[in-house]
Amino acid sequence: MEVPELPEVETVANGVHDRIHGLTVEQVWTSNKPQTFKSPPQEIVETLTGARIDGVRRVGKTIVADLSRGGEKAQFLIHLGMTGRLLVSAPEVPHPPHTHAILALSNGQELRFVDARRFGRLSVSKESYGGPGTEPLTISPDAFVALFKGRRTPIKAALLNQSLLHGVGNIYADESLFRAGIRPKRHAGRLTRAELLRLRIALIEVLEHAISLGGSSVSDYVDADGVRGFFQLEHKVYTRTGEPCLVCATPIQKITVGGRSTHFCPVCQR
DNA sequence: AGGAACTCCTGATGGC
DNA sequence: TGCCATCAGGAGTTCC
Repeated sequence: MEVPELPEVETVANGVHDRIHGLTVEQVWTSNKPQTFKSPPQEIVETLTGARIDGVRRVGKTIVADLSRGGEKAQFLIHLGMTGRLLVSAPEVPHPPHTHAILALSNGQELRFVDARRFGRLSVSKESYGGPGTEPLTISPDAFVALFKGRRTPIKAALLNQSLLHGVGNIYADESLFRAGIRPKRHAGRLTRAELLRLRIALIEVLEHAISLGGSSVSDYVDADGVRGFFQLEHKVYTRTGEPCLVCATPIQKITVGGRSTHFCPVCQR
């Protein structure tokens, strides 16, 4: 799987929701890797144990499990980082390497968090989690334009800034900039209103397209044996360095912007 | 306070 | 074949 961004996280959240909503957490195990746990592991165990999972959804790149226990509400927050996976498995299925949390559920199955690279994070919250920024899929045109006003940072870096829009990562930043015809290094605050409106539409279209591809594979995503497969959006620029642009055949260039590999067409993007 | 650099991690990859 | 260096990247931290 690609590094999980908004569409992938939404697909995982929906798949996990279908499998575990309405179930109760009976027992919780956590690994001893401190970096994985944003809340103290003991607090995670105490909050989850005995709680009913009312539903699972996405906020930004974070998976939110809404919990209730004796009238008390709480949330279990899962950020997949780069390599995090959520698996719903039968207990007899061997634990994959790098398993960091296991929730034993009231239907006898287990929800497992597996993360090789440990950029993922688990936490619990009693406050309602709203995410660091604004949802790109529902932001109004005026609000979108206002986000970038006065910003001297490259538009690519601004797209990756989760406190502005949350959910956009490296792939969809590059892909949306290509579709909008905007160079990644352009200063965010210097883009015209028309360019920003184009970017908003391009971003929404590319995210929704990826979600629709994921939607068709939701039922296969979380499996007793783990991940069976995942959708692959056809990239127009991402990781296509040196290959011909699909519009004008100019070789796709790769540069670094905001510390991240960035791919663009020097002719189609201005 | 905004912006950029640095850091955490390990699997995959490529060179020799 | 095997070893080692390099790369990938989300987001928290630190520094200017």
